Amino acid sequence: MSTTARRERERLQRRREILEAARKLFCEKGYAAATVDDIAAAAELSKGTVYLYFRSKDELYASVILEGFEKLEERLKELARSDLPLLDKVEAILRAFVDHCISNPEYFRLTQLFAGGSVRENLREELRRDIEAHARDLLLLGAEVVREGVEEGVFRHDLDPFMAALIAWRTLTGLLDLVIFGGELVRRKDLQRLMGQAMDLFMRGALKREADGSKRGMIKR
Amino acid sequence: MSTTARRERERLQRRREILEAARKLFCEKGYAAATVDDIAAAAELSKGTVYLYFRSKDELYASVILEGFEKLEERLKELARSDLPLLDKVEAILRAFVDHCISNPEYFRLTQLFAGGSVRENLREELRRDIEAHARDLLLLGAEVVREGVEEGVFRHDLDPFMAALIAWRTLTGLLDLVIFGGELVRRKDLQRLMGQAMDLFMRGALKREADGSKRGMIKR
Amino acid sequence: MSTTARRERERLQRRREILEAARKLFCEKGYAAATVDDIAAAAELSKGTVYLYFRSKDELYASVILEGFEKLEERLKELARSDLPLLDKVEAILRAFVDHCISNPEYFRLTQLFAGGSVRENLREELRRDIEAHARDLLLLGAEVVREGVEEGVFRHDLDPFMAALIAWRTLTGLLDLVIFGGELVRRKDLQRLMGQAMDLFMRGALKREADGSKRGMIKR
Amino acid sequence: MSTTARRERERLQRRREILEAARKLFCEKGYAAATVDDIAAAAELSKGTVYLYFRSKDELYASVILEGFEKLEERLKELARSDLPLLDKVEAILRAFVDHCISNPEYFRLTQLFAGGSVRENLREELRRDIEAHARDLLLLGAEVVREGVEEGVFRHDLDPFMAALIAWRTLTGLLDLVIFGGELVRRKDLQRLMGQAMDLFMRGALKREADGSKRGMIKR
DNA sequence: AATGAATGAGTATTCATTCAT
DNA sequence: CATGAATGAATACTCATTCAT
Repeated sequence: MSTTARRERERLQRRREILEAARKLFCEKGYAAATVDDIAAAAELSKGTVYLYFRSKDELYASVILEGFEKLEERLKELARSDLPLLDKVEAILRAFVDHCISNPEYFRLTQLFAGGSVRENLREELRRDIEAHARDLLLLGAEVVREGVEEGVFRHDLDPFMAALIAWRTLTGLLDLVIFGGELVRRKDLQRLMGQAMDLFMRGALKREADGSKRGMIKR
Repeated sequence: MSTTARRERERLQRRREILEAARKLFCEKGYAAATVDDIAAAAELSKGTVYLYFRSKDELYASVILEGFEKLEERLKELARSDLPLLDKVEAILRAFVDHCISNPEYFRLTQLFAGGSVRENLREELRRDIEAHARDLLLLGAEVVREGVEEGVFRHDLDPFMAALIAWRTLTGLLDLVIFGGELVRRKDLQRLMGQAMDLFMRGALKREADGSKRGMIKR
Repeated sequence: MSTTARRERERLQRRREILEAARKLFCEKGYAAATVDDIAAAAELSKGTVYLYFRSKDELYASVILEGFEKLEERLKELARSDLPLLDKVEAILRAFVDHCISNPEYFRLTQLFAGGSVRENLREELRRDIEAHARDLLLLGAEVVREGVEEGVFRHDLDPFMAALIAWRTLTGLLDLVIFGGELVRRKDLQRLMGQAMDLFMRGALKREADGSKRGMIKR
Repeated sequence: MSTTARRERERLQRRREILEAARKLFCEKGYAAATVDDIAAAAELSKGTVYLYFRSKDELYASVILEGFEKLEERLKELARSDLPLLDKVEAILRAFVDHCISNPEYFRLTQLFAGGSVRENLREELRRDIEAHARDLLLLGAEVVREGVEEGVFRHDLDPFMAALIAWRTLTGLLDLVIFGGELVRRKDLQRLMGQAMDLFMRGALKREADGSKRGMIKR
């Protein structure tokens, strides 16, 4: 029995090691440039072994992305469930998202590559759906919070919650991408101020007039 | 005399044909998947001829992107120089940008790929700088208009014009990318409304309080 | 256990097969004309496999040459260490060198090509040095024997041993090249007589006058 | 009339310009690496024009070599016809040959490449024969002088004149090649001494005993 | 389960040569 | 005569994937 259990543990451990190596290399060198050989070597395994755990390079790639989503989802769900005042909750979620992207630039990078990428097309239908489902879940979580805000009368009632979530999401990732990897347009040190302005702009644009005055300047930097 | 002129014309024509074929294929299949063979075939030329006009696949790719930038830049510069009332001008510019991306989804796609891409690294220094210079010019154009708005007292004076331009740019491209190529999160038919909401959110967030009332609802759809 | 050993043996065997095929083809068709495809086919392996054993075509080429040097070096070292009378030793070494070149015309040809070749420049520094070191070793071996002869008073004391070795080496290879591959200037059947004359001329030119008389005609044919 | 003459002159001039450019580039970069484009550019002509004067790259190459032979042949014939004392004549010829190679390293290099080369095989039969005929003529010239020496009793009567010429030729070219292009085995500054030793060795080896004493040290350096 | 040797299809790039103008 | 645009065959090298051990 314990043998079986150990086996299983080891198996998961191997899988994790491969994912770890893959994440690192995909980020450093991009999807195409990171070879399965590289990844196997980094995981200190043979190439054949990698194929024992993942059916293809694409699948390995997708799995790395999924892992990132899972971590983020957990964090955001907690905040969404919390009973913070709504505006604070929105702000907390936005901040948490930004923080997650900054602290896990590798996952972030990969997800961006996936979004804009040619990899997506080669992916097994099933996996693609899985990834997209995660993305949708996160968006719905955001949309739900906005809806609360509209219902509470904090946000303008002509705001489409889902669209608002989309807008916030893409604004933030777009900017992060620019700063984290974009090189010369924005300097790294301006990151915090830039993200602050972006969140501020979004919140101000979303707020109902009446609620506005008291909230002005809510998001600093 | 006319011989030389005709030669030159034909030469440009060929170049254009290749660019056209390349643009199409890069978009359809992505950078890596579109082979030089494909492009040559699509342009109804031999592969060698392609290399007569472009030094490498990367260079061809970069040239396609540059062409897109040039078209857009012209359009936006006109609007920026116009004497429309400022808010109308901002709106017009945002709209023109969105329209351009929608009407030239291929250029748009390519530019997005370039931004997040591994191609950039293999590019001749010169070409890369050229492309980045165009991107910067467009941003500065946007920043300049925002600055006007701040000076006229239309936009909040705590708004950093360059950052505001960045935010608008990345918000819009992020959303467009999602809709044009993203598949299933957003339906194509919601595109106009989504872009409208995004622009509206941005403008409202940027406006000074006093100017607000009279402008509410300015951007419809 | 035996598995590892067998693996290693097979690995070496493969390597040898490739080297063999490469040697044959490089000689038959020259460096440029022998394609990696050809070599792989001759070794009854896939092209990829060739690259599993050799990093590049150049490296494969260099390895073939090295193999030739190693065989020759061993043979000549033995003779140099032997306690034959000096003149006999010199003659034996010259003869052994000539014989080696004649029996391994392929290695000989390749080495000549390398010497005069553009391949050398593309070679990994390391390999190039390795080959040049072997060539130098062989020359020093020859020079050492000449030095002995000078010290023993058999050769003229104004003879620079290293230069003498160089002269003998280049004379013989030059002639061999001519006969083995040169076509029509010299007929193959005159080879032995030609080499005899060359060695004779060299020895006579090198001898001290006093030792001369008794040695006249030492090298026949 | 004069038109025709001018035409012809210009034609020859063009031809010469191309040969000049080709010689330079073939030497600098080797046969394969020097492209017809390069050569045309260096001659400030279009590629098509090169093909107007030479049927193929190989033919151009062969023509360059022939030109070198022609220059050398003239010089040596003069010496051979002169009425210098025989040993002086031999020495003068050897020296002239060495000098020619040193002063025209480019022709020399090319001829060596041709001798050991894969180019030879692709060459039009006719051209190859032409080149080989020139080489043979030069050798016969050398052999003739040696024969004179044998007849005069200066050289050993068991010396095969043709073989002796071959030996001298290949010895000298082999060493020159080594020094002029070989890099690290011999330093350039030792060239003169090395060539002196080689010629000395050859002459001493060839001399009849009686003539020897008086001639010892004849070739210095 | 793990290995790592073998595969071979796939691709960018070069260049001698031709030919219409 | 001269041009230079067009060709397309040729080739080195890569890498995801398979499979016998």
